Amino acid sequence: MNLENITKNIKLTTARRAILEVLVNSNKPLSYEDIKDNLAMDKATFYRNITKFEDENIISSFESNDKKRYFEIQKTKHSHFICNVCSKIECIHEKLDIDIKGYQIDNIIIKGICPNCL
Amino acid sequence: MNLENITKNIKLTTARRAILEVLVNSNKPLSYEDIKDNLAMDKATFYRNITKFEDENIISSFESNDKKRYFEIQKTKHSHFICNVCSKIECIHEKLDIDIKGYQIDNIIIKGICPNCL
DNA sequence: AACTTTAATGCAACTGAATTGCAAAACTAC
DNA sequence: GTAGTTTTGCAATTCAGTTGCATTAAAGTT
Repeated sequence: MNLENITKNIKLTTARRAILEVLVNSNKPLSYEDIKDNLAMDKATFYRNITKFEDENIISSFESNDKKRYFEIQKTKHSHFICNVCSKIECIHEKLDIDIKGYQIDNIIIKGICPNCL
Repeated sequence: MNLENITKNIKLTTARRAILEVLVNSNKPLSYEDIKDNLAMDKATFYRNITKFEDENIISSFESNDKKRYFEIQKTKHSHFICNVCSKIECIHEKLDIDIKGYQIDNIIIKGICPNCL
């Protein structure tokens, strides 16, 4: 995945490149807490850039059970599973057959109990 | 819906009855902000009782786009739709055919754009 | 190159939903 | 009753995320 291609409308600064590289190389959504040690920037810079990325539809995010926002670059469309016991977040790549008349569906978050905790 | 029946394991105090009555009479999930004007109790009491209710599986909750938790009494199993534009939360009563091997599914939250905002 | 304009960053202070400590009040048991 | 437990209210705290503001860096102009 080429960062220049996905940041056509915004400047690819050092800070932005650093955030995107971490997200591109992750196979699951990450919170600020998860990646702050790998980033040299201030959290204000982080969150301001995250907002930019979301405005540009470069990344997507959702809130998990722990009240933190999790960010990811959607390489392929998929859903998310959040375990109510261990709070682990997993990407679900199985195609889910959901269609609700008149609604545009962007993200499906499924909460429940994962195999490990069952 | 009889409140005494759903609070078998805990005392049904005045505060708890007040919270449950509001939730029972609502057809959609509510946040503390939504109902605080209808409740005489302190917010600490509200949240502590909400925690109790969740421990007892009397109510369920999830976080919405506005970072607030929304609470409801699940009378019938259903899913939720959160509009990414207007942030409105709707209950989806259509049966969704989702089954992921090895996972127990408790709640499905669909994010996207509602008919009004499309 | 120097100069102006605009965007991005760092630091500190702030916000607001939710939580916690603690003492007072309300139940329960004996 | 009164001893013990649970619930409540108030105030203070927590913590992810945001905002104000001054500084720095980049882009555009002559």
